[in-house]
Amino acid sequence: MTLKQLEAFYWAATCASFSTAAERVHLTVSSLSKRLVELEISLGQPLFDRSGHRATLTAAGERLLPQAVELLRRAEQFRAAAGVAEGPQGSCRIGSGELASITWLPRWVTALREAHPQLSISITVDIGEALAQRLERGDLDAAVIAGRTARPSLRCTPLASASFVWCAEPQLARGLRSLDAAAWEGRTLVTLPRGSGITYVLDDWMARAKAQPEQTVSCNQWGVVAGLIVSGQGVGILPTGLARGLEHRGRVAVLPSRYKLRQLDYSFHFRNDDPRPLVQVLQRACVATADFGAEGPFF
Amino acid sequence: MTLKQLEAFYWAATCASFSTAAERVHLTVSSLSKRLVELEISLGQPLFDRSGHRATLTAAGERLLPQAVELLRRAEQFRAAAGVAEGPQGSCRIGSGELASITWLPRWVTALREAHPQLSISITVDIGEALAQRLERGDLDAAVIAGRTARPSLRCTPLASASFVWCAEPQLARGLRSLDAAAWEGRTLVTLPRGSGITYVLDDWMARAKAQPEQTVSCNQWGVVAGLIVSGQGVGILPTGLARGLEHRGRVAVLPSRYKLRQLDYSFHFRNDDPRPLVQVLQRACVATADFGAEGPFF
DNA sequence: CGCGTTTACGCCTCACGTAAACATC
DNA sequence: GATGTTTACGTGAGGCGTAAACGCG
Repeated sequence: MTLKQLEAFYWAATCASFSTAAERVHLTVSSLSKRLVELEISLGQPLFDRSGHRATLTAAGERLLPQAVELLRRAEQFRAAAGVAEGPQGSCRIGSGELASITWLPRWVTALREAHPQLSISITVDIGEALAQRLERGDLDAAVIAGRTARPSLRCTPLASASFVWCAEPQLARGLRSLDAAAWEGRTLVTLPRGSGITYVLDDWMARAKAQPEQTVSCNQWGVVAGLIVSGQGVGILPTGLARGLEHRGRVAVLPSRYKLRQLDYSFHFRNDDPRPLVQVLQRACVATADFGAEGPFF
Repeated sequence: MTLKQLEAFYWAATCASFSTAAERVHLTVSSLSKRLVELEISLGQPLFDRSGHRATLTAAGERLLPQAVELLRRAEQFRAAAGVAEGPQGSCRIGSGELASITWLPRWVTALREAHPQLSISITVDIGEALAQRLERGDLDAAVIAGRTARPSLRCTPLASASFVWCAEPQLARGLRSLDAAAWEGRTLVTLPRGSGITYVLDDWMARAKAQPEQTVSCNQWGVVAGLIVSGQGVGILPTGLARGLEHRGRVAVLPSRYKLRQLDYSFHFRNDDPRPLVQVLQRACVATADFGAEGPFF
């Protein structure tokens, strides 16, 4: 039994497939498979059930996984205690919601690269639900997602909050003193698709205002959403910073409402039991740079 | 960093020399040395100071050793949880005080061999102090020693108690109604050398009786002590079982005394932090068979 | 037939032991 | 010189990747 075998066990058990796990441990699928078989032989019993299309954990595997994680965690502690200057090398995969991606994601990446020049970084921008799923599958190492995950296999720590305001093209906003349920009659909502973090904010407002927009246009990019609002397609939510910038240039009007839009709390998400110091590194850089502030997007 | 390297680290750090440690991990000294260097390289700092004649732990090594032990312990727990039927193979070295060696040591060895036929066993019989020292140096895996060790690097669990009686050759005993301080005038004490467990019993009795034998004859074997007593050389302590047997055959007389001889509690001794399941195996067999009972020696 | 996993095989590194060298007491 | 540790070097096993085969959906 070796630590490498246990690492392979952990990733193979928690990733969507052996191929994903193989990437994590920098091995080919073939070698990973063999490494797992070696472990099973040394333990005297199978950890995976290979009868189906994809390998699943046996009862024994299920039972031993948390203990393997504990052991790997100890090993990392030991390495840390030895002061191993582990410049995490290789590649990491981070995910980000779109709003974060157009505000402070560049700062995150900059901090990360400054601290660890060896690290090659691959970024996935998507809506929160998709990112969470990719984290679970093992496709991502960490992600910035709005809200706090309910998935037991993931953990998160709070980062920063984004605030939003209702906006419309100035011409279209002229007839709107304040936004309420009645205002939606004949008007179109411009927003992001379901599953994105803004959904929480929107649902909350709609519930309190007892409103129901007749028509909806959605796009998974804030830039496009802003563009649609600016071009008078409808009324929509924009991040405060972005809205102020557009308002300053006379492109949109910010609409008051007796119902306040909730803040959206972003959190750093990562796998519950990921024993790699890499995760700490990612988190540190992320926490240090996360701030929606009042600023608009960098573009 | 591998588990094997950490094992090597543990043994090299806690044994008297690399050669002793090398035997423990079934390696040549040369290979052990290289394995340790590999670990030091992977940790980025030396664990041993080789400037002197013998390698000693550096400050870093001292600091990391307990953590390495903890890690190894976890690894063993994991193996155990996986139900690895580790028939401990190879050899083990056990130590035993002489009294245990002539009473139930054979039963211990029998139980051990029955449970683990693969195990080759090497036995060292010596006085307690010597055994404790050999345990510390890494020359022994476990030992049965009278009393409880004060050495912090060793641990022990109670086994069984031996009781003793004063004896003398019947002719010589005729003038002795009861043994007290006065009785020692002109008489010789026959006993085991200092450092053996019986020392505690003897010192205790002498202190309470305020006695001081004029002359002492000692030998490190109970059989010889008994022989000396039988041949009228002096008065001495014998294990109850042995004494009753000799009394039954009219070879000695048991001497009463108003001061009771203390029992001698034997304990199973082993290295504090030895992570090997072997130790548990040895202990189980030992506890199951340890019993001075009323029986005499097997010979 | 696609996807996920294992087997076959050649390659090369790594870890071992023997033997000699080195260092300390 | 005895003891303890490291270096040099030849050898063999183990772990890797490529490529092909297998098996389930």
